[in-house]
Amino acid sequence: MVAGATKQNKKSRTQKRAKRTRRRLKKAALDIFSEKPVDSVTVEEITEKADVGKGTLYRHFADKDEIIVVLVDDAVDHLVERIRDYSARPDALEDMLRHILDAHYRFSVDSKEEFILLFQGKLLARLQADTLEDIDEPYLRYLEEIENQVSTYLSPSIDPMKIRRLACAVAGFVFGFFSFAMIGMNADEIETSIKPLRWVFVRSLCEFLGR
Amino acid sequence: MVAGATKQNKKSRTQKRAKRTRRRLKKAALDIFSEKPVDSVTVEEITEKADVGKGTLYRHFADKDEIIVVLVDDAVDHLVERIRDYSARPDALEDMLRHILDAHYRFSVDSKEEFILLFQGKLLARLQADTLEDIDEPYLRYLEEIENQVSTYLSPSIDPMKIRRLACAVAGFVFGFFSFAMIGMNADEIETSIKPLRWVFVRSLCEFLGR
DNA sequence: CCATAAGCTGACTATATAGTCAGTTTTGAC
DNA sequence: GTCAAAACTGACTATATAGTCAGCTTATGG
Repeated sequence: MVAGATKQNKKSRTQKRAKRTRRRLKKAALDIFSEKPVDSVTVEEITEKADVGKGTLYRHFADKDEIIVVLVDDAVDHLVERIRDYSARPDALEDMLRHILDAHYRFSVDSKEEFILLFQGKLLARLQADTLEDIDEPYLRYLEEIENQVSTYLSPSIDPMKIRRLACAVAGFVFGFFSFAMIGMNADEIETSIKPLRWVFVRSLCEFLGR
Repeated sequence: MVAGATKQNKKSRTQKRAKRTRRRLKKAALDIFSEKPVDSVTVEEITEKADVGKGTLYRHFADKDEIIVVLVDDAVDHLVERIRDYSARPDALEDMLRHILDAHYRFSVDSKEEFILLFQGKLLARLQADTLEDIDEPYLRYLEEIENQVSTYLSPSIDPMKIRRLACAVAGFVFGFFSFAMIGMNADEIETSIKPLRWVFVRSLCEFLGR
């Protein structure tokens, strides 16, 4: 028992080492991907920033594309966690929509790199679906999360397409607004802009749903 | 006079030849840029599709980056033309906003390649501003066009930042919604989705402006 | 302590590709 | 028709970089 436990612990130390290396690679890749287009990033840039050998990257990932997919998947997980992160379930649909938009905003501030990568990844999902397997899936999962959160307030007989439209509108509004705001405003202006727009957007979404 | 006119005409034929070549290069580049990320496109892919020699591309453009900037500039020109394209100026702000959103939608359908390139270019404006000179400028021009069209309905004393927010919201909504819709809906679903959402979005924008 | 396994490394090779430029073709002037 | 100018060409070179793998370092088991 003791020997077995020791064996497990010791094996775990080797596994921990590998996991640490993998995390360093992912962190380095994410940092660089949020600063330049993913296609112009070289494997060497990633391994140099992670301070590991080039062969190490290929030990953990098939290639650069796999890192991208893995990081997009992680980022969607984190965003979905934010969307789900409410201690008490909001009573009204308006409150839930406001919470969802707030979650996005906080995510864009706290996890700026992932936010930008999600934006890049979604473009790649359109342009490179043939070479980036499964890049769509995290985004569909994300849209479904918004749908699931919203559905609980609606009649079970509501048209699923209408909910899909709403999810695309929410996601599109957040990512779309930020992408233009980044060009035409500074950070303070973006922050003070999002709240008034969010409020009227939430109201119009509720109206769209016929409430 | 006749000799001069003939000289001008003959010179014009050489210029026309060069212009045709330049147009072929731009068309080929646009087609490819709407199918794959611009950074993964090679000069050779462009010149092969244009059916011209590699040296010819360098005779017309400094490099691939210049083609991108030129095409983004052109696309913004075309979109701005669409926004301005009303025989009679809409009477109410709501009508103008609906017209602007409609112009975007028609642009996305009729000039799908330019629409996608604008989307890519805006991401590059964030990530590659250091290597892509002047990539911001067309997007600022585009935001200003929306602002100018809308300003005519508003009090001259209105906060310019409020109009900037509105422009970012309009631009962001259109590009953002489409980018997600492309993943989560088919073309028919997108088309039937845009109109109800447009209506509520217009209403929310008017509310945002305090009308 | 030793043998084996696992994680890691970076020099190296093969391939990709940007950009050049000597040469060809087309156009313009006389 | 000839010569010069302009537009164009694609083989070539220099550089970039993905991916490999023989070898090193660290970890594990007996």
